[in-house]
Order: sequence, then C-alpha cells, then structure tokens
Amino acid sequence: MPVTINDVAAAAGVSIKTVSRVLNHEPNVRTKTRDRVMTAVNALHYRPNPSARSLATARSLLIALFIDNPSTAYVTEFQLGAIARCREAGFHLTVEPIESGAEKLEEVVRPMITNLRVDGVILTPPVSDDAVVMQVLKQTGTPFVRIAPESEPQRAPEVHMDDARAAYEMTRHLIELGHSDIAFIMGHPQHGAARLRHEGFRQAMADAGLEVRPDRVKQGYFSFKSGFECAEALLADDARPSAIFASNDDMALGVLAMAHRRGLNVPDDLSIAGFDDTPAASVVWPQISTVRQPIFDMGAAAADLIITGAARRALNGAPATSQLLDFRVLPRESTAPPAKAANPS
Amino acid sequence: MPVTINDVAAAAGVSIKTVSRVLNHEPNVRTKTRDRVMTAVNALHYRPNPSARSLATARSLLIALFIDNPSTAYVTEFQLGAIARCREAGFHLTVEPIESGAEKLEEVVRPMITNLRVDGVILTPPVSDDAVVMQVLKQTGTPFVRIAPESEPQRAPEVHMDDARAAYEMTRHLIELGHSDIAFIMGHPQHGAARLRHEGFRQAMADAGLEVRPDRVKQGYFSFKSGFECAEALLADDARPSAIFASNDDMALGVLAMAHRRGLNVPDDLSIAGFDDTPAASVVWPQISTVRQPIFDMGAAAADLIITGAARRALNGAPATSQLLDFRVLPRESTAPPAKAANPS
DNA sequence: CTGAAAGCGCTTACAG
DNA sequence: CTGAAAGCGCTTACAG
Repeated sequence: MPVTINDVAAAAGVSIKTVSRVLNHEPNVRTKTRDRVMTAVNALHYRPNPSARSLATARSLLIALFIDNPSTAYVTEFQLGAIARCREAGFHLTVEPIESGAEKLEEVVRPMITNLRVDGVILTPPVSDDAVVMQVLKQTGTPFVRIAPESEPQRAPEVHMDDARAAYEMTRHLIELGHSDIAFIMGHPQHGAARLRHEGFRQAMADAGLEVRPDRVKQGYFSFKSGFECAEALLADDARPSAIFASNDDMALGVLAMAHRRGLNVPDDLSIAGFDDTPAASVVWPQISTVRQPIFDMGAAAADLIITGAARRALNGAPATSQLLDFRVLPRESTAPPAKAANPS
Repeated sequence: MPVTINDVAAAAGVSIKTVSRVLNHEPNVRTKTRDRVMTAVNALHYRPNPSARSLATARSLLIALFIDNPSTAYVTEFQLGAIARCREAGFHLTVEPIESGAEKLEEVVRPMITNLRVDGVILTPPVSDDAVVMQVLKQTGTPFVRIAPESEPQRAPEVHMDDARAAYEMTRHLIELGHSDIAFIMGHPQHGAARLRHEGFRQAMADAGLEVRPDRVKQGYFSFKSGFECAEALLADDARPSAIFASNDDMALGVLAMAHRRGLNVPDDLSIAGFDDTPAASVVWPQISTVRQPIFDMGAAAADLIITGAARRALNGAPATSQLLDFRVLPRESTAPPAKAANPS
C-alpha cells in the first residue's frame, strides 16, 4: 500500500539508485532525469521511509533533550526553539525527563541512549553538569551539547548567556533609579548561574562606589518560599533596603508576597527586581522587572550544533565551540525611584 | 562495532530467529535456551536496533504530540505523563507544535505525518477539534486520540475530565463558606471547557436556590488581561459581589491584581476562585483556591490508548472509547467566609 | 551520468 | 521447540 522507492523508479523509468541520488541532492544527475524523478515523486506523493533510511545510514535524525528542570516555561520555550531548528533539517526531537544525580541514574540513561540511537543529546541545566550522564554519552559515542554548564567548558560544545553581565545591568537599572541601599538574594548554591548573577551584582555596586552590607545579602534557593523567607529577614524593621534584587523571578514573587503581607507598597516603598521573565512575573500586580533570557534561541542553537555535526567533531577531539547569546533587561512596574521616607540618609 | 543480533546468536549458539523470539517474549522457547540467549544479551550489552525493527515490523514506536497551547504548565505536565507511559512500553514521544486553524495547515501537517510514520498522534486542545488535522490523520491511516474535544466524541478515543462537575463543586465550596452573591467570569467562547464550567456554576447556584444576576456574569477570554478588565467592571462600586469565580487561574490572577489595585483585602473583602492550578496560582499572595486537573494522568491515558491499539481499532471502525478522569478542588487562601460589611443584606 | 548487487539488522511466514 | 530463507526500503561501494 505505501509507495516505495521502487514505485518511483518504475514510474520515472530509472533505477532506484537514481531516485536516491535525486532525493539526497547528490551531484551527477542530468537535469532532465532529475525532473522526471521529481515528477514521479510528486505524482505518487512519495516520502522515503525513515526507518529504512536510518538502517542504511546509521543515522536516526533524532535528537534527545534531557531535562530535569521544574520551570515549565523554560522547558517549553527551549523545546520550541530546538524543534524549530530540527524541523528545518528534517530532524525530530524526543524529550527525556531524567533525575540528575539520582541513585541508579546510569542504569536509566544507558539503555535510553542505546535503545534510541539518537544522533545527539542536548543537556539542559542541571543535567549539563551531570558527570554520570556525560560519561555514558562519551562511552557510547553519542554527541552532545551542554546548555549553560558550570564547569569544564571544553568538554563539549555549549550554549549560554552572560548571566554576570545581565545581573550587572539590572543592578545598574536600580542604581540609575536612585537606589543605593540594594539587597540581593542569591540563588541555589549548586547552580552555576547563581554565582555569576551574584558576581554581576557586586561588580555593579563596586563600580558605582556603593557599599554592599553583609546583612543585605541572603542565601536563597531559587524557590518562591526561599524568596519569601529572605524577604522576611530583609524587611524585618524600618531600616530596610529600598530595593531587593532577587536572582530569579520565583524568589522575586516571594519577596512581593511578603511585601504585600507587610503592607508595603511596591514600588513606592520597595522596588523589586527578578530574573528569568517567567510567565508569573507579568501576571502579578505590579508586574516584576526582570531579565529575559533568549531561551528559544538557545534551544535552536543547541539543535544546530548537533545537526551541523559540531557536537560529533568535538567528541572526536576537535575544540568545543561556545555560543554566547544575548539577554534583555525588562524594566516593568515593580521598580521605581525610592521614596525619600524609606531611605533616610 | 555495535553488537547485532548475529553476535548474540553466535555467542549463544542458536539462530537469530531464536534470539528474536526471546527478545519479543514469544512462546515456544525452552527455558534453557532462553537463559543461554539472555546470558549472551547481557554479556554483550546487546540492544536491538530500533530502525531495523521498525523497518521489519512497520511500527515506529513513536508517538507524536500535537500542541498549540500557550500554557507551558499544561504542556509540560501533559508531556511528562505521556512520556512516563511511553517509557514503560518502549515508546518515545516527539513533540510537534502546530498552529491550529492556520492558513496552510494541511501542507504542514501532511508531510509531518508521512515523514515520521508515527504509530499514533495525541491531539491536545484546541487541536482536538481541528477538522483539517483529523482529516489528514484519517487519510493517512494514522491512529489518534483526542484530549477534551468539544464535539463529535465518537470520532476517536478521547480523554477528558468533567469540567461541569468540577465547576459545580468549586461553586459549592463558595456557597458553603457562606457566599450568596457570587460573580462568574466565563472563558473563551471557542473553548469547549468554558461552556461546561459555566454550566456547572449555574447548576450549583440553581441547586442552592441562589439567583445569578445577569450583571454578575462577564465574558472573559482565559487571559490575565480579560480577568483584570472583568474584575474592574465587577468591582466598580460598593455593591460588589462577595466572591468571584474566574473560570481559569490566569483570569483569577487578573481579578487578584485588580483587587489589590482597588485596595481590597483578599479574602476578607473578596473571595477569589480559579481553575487549573497553574504554578502562578500558588506563588501569589494570597494563594488562589483552584481546581486541579489530572493533566499528567491525561497524558498517560492518551499514550496508553495508542500503545494498546485502541486508537487503531477505532480508526478501523470499532467504537471509540472515552476515558473520564478525576479532578480535585483545592481550597487555599483566597477563599474565606464573606465579611458582613461587604455584603449588606 | 547511471545502474546492478550487496548489505544495514531486524521480523515474518514457512518448514521440519 | 528451532532454523534457513526471504524481505522490509533504503544507501554504500563498485562498475561502466
């Protein structure tokens, strides 16, 4: 019932090899022959069988995306970017949730890779730094790309953005509004981006000649709850900061909730800045000023590194490339000049 | 380099057919033979080549998920459920974003299906009701499952939940708290669930002998903005309702933002209820009372209908099954008994 | 510029 | 209970 390469060859009056040549854009086919083949292909609505092709070429045209990330917005957006690039190249994306750092991770990951025989794997944080996963990939000869890895950048091609620079610019935004007493809530200590954002904040404060009081910096964990609790400490008495920069939006939302509970008016009594541009950041009142990461583009870039073969070459010893993508600071309603009363100086 | 069925057969001293029998759990193999084969399989770390298997069986072990949904939480959660079921059965999921109702949709969808040769497709709303997509699927003989379709339930197996019943119970929750003047914000008129939730609300009010004033029911569109605007109208003067039931969380968040702007205390001055249990609903203050859909389970059930062959049988004329899954009403901080002052009666 | 043969690694009838 | 042969639909050398 389904039409095969033999049907096309018969209809065009050529051998199947010639049909194969035309379909794969190989040289050495006369224009006239090519036209005859394409006419037959279109008339019969022929599509090559992907399994047969994979079997013969040992390529699957499949890319796996390893995820272990609670942010659905991040995951979806990244996926969409990767899929868009895949589609251009005739690839498909299969999503594989895994538990990074889990007990028997190797026993889960190894069959996954050997069963599927994907042409490449994309590792998103925190899988990007999972030693077990990377070891299995190397052993099985599977090309891979890392997104925003924390360490060993040469280990594989990577895609990332400049977290330090972005935090620097968000801090500049607050300083330019007139804030000088700015508190900072750090992210999860295990997460590479957390350190970089913290560094960017400190650099901006130092460059502006502003002091960072130790009690103005709190350890958060990228969760709503941790933001809520850090804000409780920071807003305990009247000598509070005029602005809080939480190093992700979930924590910024926690700060906002605590500010509401304390009866503080945002942004008049307190400015709040976040990072990530999660959907929730723009469905609260006031909307949270934040930093948008190019997540869609990162997904596309990652897929591209596999499709073009850069990931495979890196596996074979070529130097690993690194793609740095742009961010955007998005000032919204939650940041404004400080009220004088709030900051007696 | 990679180990094949021939290597296993040689190592076990049997024919490849016997290896195939063991791996596919076919009967008529002596226990002793089976053991010898499995020993060889494990020693060699053998995994069948999926492309070869697909070519021989004409099955791809691949399920496509068609999505066109702005809610990242919904998409991710659904995916995770579908993937979990796929993994048990050795299937994989490929995600295909499409634009339901787009101009040249058929030209996009047809090659997608014929290129990939998936064993089945899962249609999530609003693709569940896309006539063009379903036509292509029928023509190509591709089994499919519909999630929460609005019309023609017999057309294919479907998975859904009882939206009317859930809205009924959320309304009961408000009534039992003591509310009688309850406003309702409808969802997008094109969306099947919107109508059902509205019906559930009205039924609960009627069963409790409560009146629904026409000016207490507003047309929303499932967006934050529409909730914000409907709330503006509902809260325009002091004769406001004591509770607002928005038929999804994004709109409920809009109501909350407007309540904050108006200086209303939630829940003391106004109770707010939503629907969906989006992540944002629990990272605002106060947390929104809502209804949790079994989205993960719906994903798993949908994959199951394809894996077990129910979708294919339906394509061949068997009656389409329908799976109804359970919901849960989640009372949280945003709903409480009405303050007497707010409801002078 | 074009084609006949062999092979990719499995499974499906068919024998015995 | 087990196996030899053929075939799934392509592509990869190899000829000419």
